[in-house]
Amino acid sequence: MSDKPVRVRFAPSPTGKLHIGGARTAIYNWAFARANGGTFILRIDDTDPTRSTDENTQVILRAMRWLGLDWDEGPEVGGDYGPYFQTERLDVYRDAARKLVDEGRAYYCFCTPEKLEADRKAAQERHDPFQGYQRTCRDIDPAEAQRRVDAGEPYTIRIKVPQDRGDVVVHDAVHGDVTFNARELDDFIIFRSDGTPTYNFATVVDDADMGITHIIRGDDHLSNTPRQVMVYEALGAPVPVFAHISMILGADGKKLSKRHGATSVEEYRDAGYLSDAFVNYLALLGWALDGDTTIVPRDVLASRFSLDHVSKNPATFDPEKLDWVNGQYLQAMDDSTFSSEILMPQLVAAGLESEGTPAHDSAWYDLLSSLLKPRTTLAPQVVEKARFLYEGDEVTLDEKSVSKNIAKEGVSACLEAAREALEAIDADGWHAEAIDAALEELPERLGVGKRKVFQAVRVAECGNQVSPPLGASMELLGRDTSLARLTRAMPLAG
RNA sequence: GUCCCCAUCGUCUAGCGGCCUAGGACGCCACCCUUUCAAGGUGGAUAUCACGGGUUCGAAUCCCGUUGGGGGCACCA
Repeated sequence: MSDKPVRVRFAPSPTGKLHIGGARTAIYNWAFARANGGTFILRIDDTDPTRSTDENTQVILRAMRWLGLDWDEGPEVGGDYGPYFQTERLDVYRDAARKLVDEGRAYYCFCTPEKLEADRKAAQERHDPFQGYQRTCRDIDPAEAQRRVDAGEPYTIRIKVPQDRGDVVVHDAVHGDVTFNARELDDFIIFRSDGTPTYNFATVVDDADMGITHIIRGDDHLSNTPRQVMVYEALGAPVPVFAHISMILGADGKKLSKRHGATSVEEYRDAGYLSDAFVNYLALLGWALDGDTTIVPRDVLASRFSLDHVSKNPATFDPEKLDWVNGQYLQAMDDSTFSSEILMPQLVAAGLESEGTPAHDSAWYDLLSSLLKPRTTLAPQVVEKARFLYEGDEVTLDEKSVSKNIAKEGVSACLEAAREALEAIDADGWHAEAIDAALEELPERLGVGKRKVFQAVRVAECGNQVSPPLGASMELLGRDTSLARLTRAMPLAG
């Protein structure tokens, strides 16, 4: 490994939203930089003008911020190695390519796409194991080539892979040394005839220029790496350490795509996942702190992440485990945090509360939070669980719950007794403990099962046989509403 | 076709030659707690470590091969 200060980069191309796979790559880069006191750079690889958009760039930046992956250099923060958009660096590539041509490490190629296609077919037909570029223009005299360029003939620029290069060894922090034979590498195009650089050239020029020491990226680039090594060598730049991480698969073992549901980071944000939980889950998809830890907070990730615990296997994305991790982070919040960051925004979004003017005092929301928190794995779930508190005297009664718990023989007497017991509590004493205490003695007094009494009251109060704890729910409803709901349910009782 | 990568419970993984009759987590089941649902606690089922050969006193761990997945071989990134 390099002893230079670590500099890593995440270089998405703005041809779409930030996907789960890209997000994990970004997380690993960020965590690696943080854990090594290095620099995390964000670069936008927008050399494909037809598919790149400013809007996508904005979406990616927003997703990065939501993930909490702060970059030290890049868009909006600047840095000494800018610009950080490839489209603003065209001169850099042009100069680099020209230098390579001048040094004889690259050359002009005048082959038409049609000729290349024909060559490829011919190679295929004669079962030539080498089906790449046939090096037609490699030996054109440089002066002659320059003349044709000056005359306006269309050309591309190709890298000149040294004939005697032998094995190209890629040093990969997760795969170890991976050896390729340079003879399998063709003289690939580094500059297109339209005057724009190709990906394999532009990234290397940038990575060399920006002093990137470690390249952490998707597995799909591993086969491209020896090509890129050729460019580093031609440029006379040090070759960085690579770390190729595996892909993320859907439940069917196929590469994650739209068919598997949400794939972009913003969809998860909008669904109500916590940034911390999402980052935690993704970090663990292909990396482990040790054999036991499943909750790895951001700061631990930023101090303990290391490349040698990155898995080589492709990982299947498991939404259920994500939900569990999210629930863990929710449980770890204190009630007032849960109240202000989860509960309130959701209630406002659902139209049950209005922004800035809460219907109750903060103690009320804290109590509600303490009830809902353990029952929540995903923020929006609080809405349906809290809805019954916002329906006044006319709570919506679930039909099945009524028929199973209220429309039964003897329930009438239960509700009657409950009302009586509760009426004895005055407004000042209307608290969960008192309510529970009042209800607690009823079953024995009436000679019926606890379940019968409590479930009947529950349905009357909450509208459903499944609800948060009864006493506390009634405290939240208040004395008047609680009694009114009880009265209202009585005609339904058997 | 060719080159490269990968292979431990359903899933994410621990494991870097003896501690492994393979550990943890999600999910699943049961029990405890309990007025419902959760949360929490306890316990359980699920892996012939893809297969076949080696190397070794000893292999999930090293080597070779096979099979199965994946990726590259573009004037895409």
